[in-house]
Amino acid sequence: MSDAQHDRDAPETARKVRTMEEFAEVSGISRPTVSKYFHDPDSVRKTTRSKIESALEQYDYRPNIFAMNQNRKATKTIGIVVPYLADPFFAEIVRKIERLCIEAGFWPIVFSAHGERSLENDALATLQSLRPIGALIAPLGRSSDFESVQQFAEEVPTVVFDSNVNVGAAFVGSDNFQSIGLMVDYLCRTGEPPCFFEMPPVNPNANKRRDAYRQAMERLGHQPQVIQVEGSGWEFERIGLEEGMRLISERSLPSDSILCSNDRLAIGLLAAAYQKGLRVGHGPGCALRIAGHDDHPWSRFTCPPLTTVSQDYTAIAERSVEMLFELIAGGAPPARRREVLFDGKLVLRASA
Amino acid sequence: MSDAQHDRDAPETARKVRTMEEFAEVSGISRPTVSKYFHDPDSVRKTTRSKIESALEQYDYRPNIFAMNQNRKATKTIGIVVPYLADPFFAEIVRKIERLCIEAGFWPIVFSAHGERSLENDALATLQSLRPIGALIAPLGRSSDFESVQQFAEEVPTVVFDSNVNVGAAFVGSDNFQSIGLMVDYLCRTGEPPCFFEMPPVNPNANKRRDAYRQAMERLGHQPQVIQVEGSGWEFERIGLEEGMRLISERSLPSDSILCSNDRLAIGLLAAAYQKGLRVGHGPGCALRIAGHDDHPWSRFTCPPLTTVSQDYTAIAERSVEMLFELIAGGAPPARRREVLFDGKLVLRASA
DNA sequence: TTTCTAATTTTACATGGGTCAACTTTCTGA
DNA sequence: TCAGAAAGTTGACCCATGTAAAATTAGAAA
Repeated sequence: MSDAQHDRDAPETARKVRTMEEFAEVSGISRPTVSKYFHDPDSVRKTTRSKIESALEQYDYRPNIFAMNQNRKATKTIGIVVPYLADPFFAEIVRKIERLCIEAGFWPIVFSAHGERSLENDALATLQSLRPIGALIAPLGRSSDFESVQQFAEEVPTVVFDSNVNVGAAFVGSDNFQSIGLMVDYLCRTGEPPCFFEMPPVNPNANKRRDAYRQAMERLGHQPQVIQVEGSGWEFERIGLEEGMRLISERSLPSDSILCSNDRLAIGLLAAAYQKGLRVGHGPGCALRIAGHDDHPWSRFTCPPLTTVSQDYTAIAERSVEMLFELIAGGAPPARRREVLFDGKLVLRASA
Repeated sequence: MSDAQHDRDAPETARKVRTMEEFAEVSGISRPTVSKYFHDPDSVRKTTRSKIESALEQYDYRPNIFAMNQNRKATKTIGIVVPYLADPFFAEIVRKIERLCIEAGFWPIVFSAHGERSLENDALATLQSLRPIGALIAPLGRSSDFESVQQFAEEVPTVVFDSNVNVGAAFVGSDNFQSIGLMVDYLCRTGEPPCFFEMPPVNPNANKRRDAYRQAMERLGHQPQVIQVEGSGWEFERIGLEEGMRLISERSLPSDSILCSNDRLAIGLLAAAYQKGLRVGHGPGCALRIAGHDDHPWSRFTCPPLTTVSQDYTAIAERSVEMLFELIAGGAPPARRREVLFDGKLVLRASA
């Protein structure tokens, strides 16, 4: 008793608290209750909670993550897998997702496939052995190992975003048909109907965008013209630049309005136009109009600033996380796969 | 015996192997030896190894990560902490570091502070409770909670890169004095001596670069002129654009040659110049020369392409990892803190 | 073969909490 | 003031693997 009293008055701050057992002792609470507290601070009585929290300030104890997860039926881990973290679209969206997970008391952990199938597989395997309570994944798409992704999604509650492979309990992404339609409309109304500039598709979005372009052009009574340049990998800007230089030199662009499959390709093409001395924009004296898709973080800093159609990053991140939480809370996956598509918004800047 | 024989001939592939115990049984090896195998496949006899590996093919068992780390003195985890993962410099360097760690049989795990002190602290705390065998961290710098970083580095073998706060067993980064000197030399030799464009420094690099600029200018007998614009956060391009627009409007740039503290600021400034109708470059008819620092992945796609000085991403990544491995192997940290600085190389493009 | 050594097996205990059941204490509200 | 409910305590067992010591065995050299 007097010992306890003494401890409260002059805590031995030097003493290191390593285990929950020890921490329970110094805070005067039993270990199971302390365990309960760390699982959910609201599940214990207020007085108990404050006792624990004041002890926490003095001893800065943190439960051992491995021991915690070892035996829990559901961990607090949420896996996030993206195809390419150096792409600012994914960097941004991951940032938002991470924050939302942390706020909800989960522990997000990020993996990037770095554009490679084998690394995507590794990431999924590693993640799976972490026994996450759920996962948010943006698959590589075309180069994904479909079986691996499928198998993963069967084991862990999964929301797929960005790239819609038919896997997992839900998908959240952009409505490419709407957004491309919007842009094609705009470009046709304000100048020459656009051609479509793309590289070999890396994922379903790329395919959908091309199809959406064709469809929109036909709807408006124009002849679609798709230019598919060569190139692979994730260095889209380089492909846009190099192939753009070639096309301009050869004068083989079928229209002076060019709709690019994505902003990064457009950024490369803008650079090509600049280097070839072609003025880009919608004003008089401009030789080319260039538009993109995504509203990448950089696209407002290009020369000229890029006209594009925005993907709603925030909405995609929030809705994805929301659906994952529903999935986690609901227990069983919903009867049929849900798909949420967000509309894009036209972002008019100087390039088209 | 006959049972074992039977198993070898017709393995029950359907049967799920969940624990090492079960796996040891089906592979005909004792559990401790299997454990040893997973710790280091070369530590067991060749015949044993092949037995395990053939069993592995049939049952695809993976040891439970949590249980593995729970009891190991040294985990295989290597923590990577960066200030801002949406910055392509860090995205790239993380990519390289991750790969090197994986190849060496470690398990890299990435955290981003997203530019915020509290998140950096969280990341360090979380990482620490993962008991990593080592860590590679690029601190926020000015907004880092120095004590947290210090305390972290005392507990886990740490190599600091990019931003040199005086913590950890080693530092790997760029020699800002060399690289800025190089650029100032070049700019002075080929045109008007540059002014220096910066924002309030976020880390030691920013300070060193300004000082290096001053020193280089004085060495060459010119008057240094530093323009520090306002702005905070990590949206460097926006700051460069907005403040650039203002400076150009006010005609308050003291020189037509501008050396920016980093490429991202330069990219914003380039956009400002473009929007103000100022031609940037070193040729005739150009009103402004703009140079950056870092050779960011985007800087070759700006209009005009950005003259800059490269940081050797590969060298920094490799050397950091190498030093961490030495640190891990060596046991005790070296007597005195080691610092490795790489030289920058001039990257001449069209902007200056 | 014999012998020696390195590898493996056995056995047993450690790790740091999760979780459960049976009680006991504290709080609430009438 | 007192009953019932809510929360906390105790004690015990579980999880999946690490690790160490002692006993055994396989492989290689002599």
